[in-house]
Amino acid sequence: MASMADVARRANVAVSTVSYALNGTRPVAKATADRIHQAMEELGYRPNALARGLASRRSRNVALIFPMLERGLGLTEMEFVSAAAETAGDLGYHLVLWSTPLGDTDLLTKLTRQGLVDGVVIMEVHLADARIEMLRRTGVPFCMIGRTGDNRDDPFADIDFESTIRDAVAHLTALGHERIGFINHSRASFDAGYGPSVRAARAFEDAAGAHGISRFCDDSPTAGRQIWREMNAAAPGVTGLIVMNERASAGVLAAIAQHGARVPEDFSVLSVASSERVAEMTYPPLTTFHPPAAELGRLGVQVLIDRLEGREVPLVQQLIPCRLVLRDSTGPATRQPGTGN
Amino acid sequence: MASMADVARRANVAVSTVSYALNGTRPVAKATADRIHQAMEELGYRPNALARGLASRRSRNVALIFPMLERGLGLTEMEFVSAAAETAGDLGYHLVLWSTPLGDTDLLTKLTRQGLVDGVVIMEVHLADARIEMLRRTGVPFCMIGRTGDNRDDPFADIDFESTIRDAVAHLTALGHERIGFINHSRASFDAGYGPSVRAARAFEDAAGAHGISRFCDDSPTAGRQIWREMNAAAPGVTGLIVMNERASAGVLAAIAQHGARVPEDFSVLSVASSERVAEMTYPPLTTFHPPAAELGRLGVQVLIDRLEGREVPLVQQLIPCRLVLRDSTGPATRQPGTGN
DNA sequence: TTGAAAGCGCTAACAG
DNA sequence: CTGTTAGCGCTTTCAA
Repeated sequence: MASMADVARRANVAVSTVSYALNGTRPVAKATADRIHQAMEELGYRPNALARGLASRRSRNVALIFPMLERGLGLTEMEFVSAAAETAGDLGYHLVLWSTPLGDTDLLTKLTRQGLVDGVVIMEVHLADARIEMLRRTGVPFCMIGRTGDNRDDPFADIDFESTIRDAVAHLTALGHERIGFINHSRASFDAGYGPSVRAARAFEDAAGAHGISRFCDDSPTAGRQIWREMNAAAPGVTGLIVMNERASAGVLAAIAQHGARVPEDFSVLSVASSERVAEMTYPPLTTFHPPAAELGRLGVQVLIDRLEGREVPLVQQLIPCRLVLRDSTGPATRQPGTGN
Repeated sequence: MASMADVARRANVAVSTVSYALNGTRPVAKATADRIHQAMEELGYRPNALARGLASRRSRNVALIFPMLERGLGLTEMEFVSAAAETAGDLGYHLVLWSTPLGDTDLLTKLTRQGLVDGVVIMEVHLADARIEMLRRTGVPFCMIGRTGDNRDDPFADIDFESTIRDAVAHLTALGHERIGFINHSRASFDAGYGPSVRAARAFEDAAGAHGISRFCDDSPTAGRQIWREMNAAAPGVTGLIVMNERASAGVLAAIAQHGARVPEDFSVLSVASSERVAEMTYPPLTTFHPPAAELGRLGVQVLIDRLEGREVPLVQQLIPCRLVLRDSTGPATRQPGTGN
């Protein structure tokens, strides 16, 4: 593997000149630069990332801290990770994946102290998140996907659950649904302070008020089925459903079918924050507010790297709403004679 | 950040002794080692990954080369990536994600020459894969997920499509289905030499022979719907379907329903290599041969790291079959009076 | 059982 | 505009 010394020798210059030519850290005469670049070309030279990082104290690596969940990762997360990796690459960085248990601050501390990465993008942030406190304390540059409860001056990108839930309620209300049910993630996730669960629950209460009824639900079709039955028994007037639980949504649809009712004629089911590819698998395909997974991934690493490069950037704390895609699971609350729907 | 010199000073030894104590590269007196470890503890010392890598010429990083596909990545890939990251961590390595366009050998060459990683795990290997040739040529240690056509002495882990498809055909045959349809990925993927498409097609031909009818299909519900209609028209006797195309499977189910037929009473649909979480979303939930995604991820990095550590390991070329999970989309070919099915 | 010292390949003063 | 040189924090001979 050709080194900088090889290039310098071949171009008849000092290694430092090669370095300067390579990084543009200092002006280099056109002729010299040309010779250097040619030499690099001929040798197939690529700077050694480790040496460069060691000498400059900047590894140009960033880590993506991504949680080991019992729940498992979904397609949304996959999209997110892809976008993050791609963006890092585009900006000349490498993305390393740190799979850590959610509560394991010690492991995270160990990892960050190794000097392998300049900063981290951290997923699945909870309202009270010990990992964030640790990052603040140790001064590791970071960008959150999600955000803590004590909204301080740290950069984040998150889904705008408030507006999304509001829009979801409005969508169903506009279709004439007067009582609206909300099916959230598990109670455990809510109690653990999982941002989406907590924020969506509050937002639903604000938006639907007395017209709303809300339930927690484990992330599985079976749980979805049970919860719908229970909710339908408790509040038979509910014809519009907002389901923020991808796996449960299939169960909800199944329970409605088993009940002898139809979607969307009798019940409308609106899925929130579930991926396109899952929404199109159900019968009927789910009308959905899609999460901006790729945008979040891109933004997260972009914001982090901006900070690392010391650019004078304003603090980014961005909320992105989910985008509505109409499919076949929502419709008017009561059949309108003559419309055929 | 404490360095090795700090530790050495505090423990009254030479830096080299600290290094030896840390890595066990040379025996160190118990008392000395204790002092050193205590000093490390007190300083919160963590060896600098970059320096270590530079000096030892072993970064202890491995890359996962994962493709940017138009098709998009699925849940199977997500499981795979998770498992790979976790395994790498367990073995004291870091996993770097390289998102590269499938054909871009140049980019890959550049990346591997940076000396950031000791080896790579490479996904989505095609029968004739320029990237593999490049890795062989440049001597970069690697492990494939999938395999090339010219099966040489390179390590790989792959799904055993041959046995899986055979088992799938057998499953339907045992249920009394006499004519069996196979819905593959797109023709383009087959023509491009995408391993799964090609191997499964061959395997189906071998297993089903004249009883089988096979079709390519783009990865979308819409395409699935069309293909089923076309196939049903061309071969009305087909009652058993094998679908190796996750996204198309929803379309197949929808087309059957629209046709006024039922699953599994009239048609059996057996999904191959699709993830659990997608299989449970459809109506009815799909009986599926699940891909061993996590095993492949784990195995891929394990095998690679074994090689990197120079362990005397036999060449690993492992085929893992998909595992059958019965759900509700397959059943006997004709209703048996009295069985209630 | 331990130490001293020469690098690993690069960056960034400092000096001209 | 360019060169010299002292590190970055570690590993690994070589020597004791």
